[in-house]
Amino acid sequence: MPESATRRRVRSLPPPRRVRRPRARAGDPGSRGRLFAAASAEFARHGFAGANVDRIAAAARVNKAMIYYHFASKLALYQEILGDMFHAVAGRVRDVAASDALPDDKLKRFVEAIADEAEARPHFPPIWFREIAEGGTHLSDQTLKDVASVVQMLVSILQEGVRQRRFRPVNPILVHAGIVGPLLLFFASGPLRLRLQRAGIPAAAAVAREDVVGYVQRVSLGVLHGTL
Amino acid sequence: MPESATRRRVRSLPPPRRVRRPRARAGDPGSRGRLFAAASAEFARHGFAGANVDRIAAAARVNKAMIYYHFASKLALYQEILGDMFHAVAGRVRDVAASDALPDDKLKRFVEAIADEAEARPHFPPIWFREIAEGGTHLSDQTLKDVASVVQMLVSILQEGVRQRRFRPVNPILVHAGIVGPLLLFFASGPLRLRLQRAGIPAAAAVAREDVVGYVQRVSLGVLHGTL
DNA sequence: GTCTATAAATAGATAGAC
DNA sequence: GTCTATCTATTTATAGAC
Repeated sequence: MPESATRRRVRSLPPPRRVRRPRARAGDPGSRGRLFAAASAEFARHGFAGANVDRIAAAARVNKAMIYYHFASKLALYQEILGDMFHAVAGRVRDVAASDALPDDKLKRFVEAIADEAEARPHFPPIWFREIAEGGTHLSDQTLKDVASVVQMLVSILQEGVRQRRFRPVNPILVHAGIVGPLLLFFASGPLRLRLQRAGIPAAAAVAREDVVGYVQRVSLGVLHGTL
Repeated sequence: MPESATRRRVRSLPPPRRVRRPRARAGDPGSRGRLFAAASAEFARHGFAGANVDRIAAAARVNKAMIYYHFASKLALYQEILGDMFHAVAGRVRDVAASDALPDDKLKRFVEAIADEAEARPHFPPIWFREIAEGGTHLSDQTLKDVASVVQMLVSILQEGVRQRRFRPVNPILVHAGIVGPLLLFFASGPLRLRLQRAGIPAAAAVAREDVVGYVQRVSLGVLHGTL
């Protein structure tokens, strides 16, 4: 099993993080950046186990050995991608929660932040879906904290709304599922919806980002306001 | 690449479906049934590419060669599991849509049908998540039709509601995402929510099925009634 | 229907030259 | 930083005896 051998290696060796990387000119991602991008696409399409390092190298137009020059292993590469994603999402969400907007507005922006990140990194939703399916097996401790912080920020937005008597108390996990579930499903299901459209569902692929964002915002605020 | 070799074989050979299988006594699933169950768990946990036929055989307590006695290939086994899942869901949903209940009630039962199936087959949500992430690559034509029919049944329920002036016209894809997204996320995220709970989110794992079903029902009907 | 043994192919990872 | 060549382990799948 190559994966367990990989893990062993990751545990025993500290990651050789270079503080300043060569070739960091703007416009030229360099081999490391190209590998990172190519690997994101590969992991999204095939999952961690199904991803192939040869394909990653080919797509990045670099030699396979470069993967192991820049990253400790296939797993380390994957984990760096996961970490990058959730660090970005957690940062965005933290900013929203820390702003001085009203709870209603914060919730709307929370929804937009998730949608923005999902759109900016098209590989995020499929990868996140798979990671959920796998119980978050590949999440490092730090990344798990970032994931938790996203939920935690939503909790504090809801609490603030309740304190200000603008929100009714609703289980945050439900609100979270009501927001993240539809958003991820929408952004991850593009290719499948296209196939469904061809299979006889007329409007399956004809939904815009704003429709989904608006739907989720209306629905969540409706529940929190007690309109439902 | 073992997968492409597998596909070639599946295309060239017609599936050897036995009309009456030996050992179909109640209570004894037989080697075929045990393999089916073990494979479902394995595919849910590791995905198609990550699934291992040796582990499947071991979990089913049968010899590995039995997999290839009962099924044409790893892919064929996976596709049979996919087909079984969606055939069951499509059947349930079709019954709901064909009943003479009011549109409101049909929608509630639609939500319950999805939740029932997700609960009855715990491996369904993770497998479905992965299949979505992969664009439905492994879905056979027949199974794709079953998937489409689930959406189609929801469309007809919504149309009926509009005709009876009980529902406002809302994009069915949005309603579908608003129902299936949260439900699948909830049922697929059990293990991850447990980890989040340990990582400091108190109530992450403490949500009951009825909470989610009720939440989704309220929210969807709220949108359709125009209360939002 | 079930088992042993093994073929055949692939994948992750590394050594070492440049 | 980059490349060639290769090692090693694993994996799907099958042949063939019982």
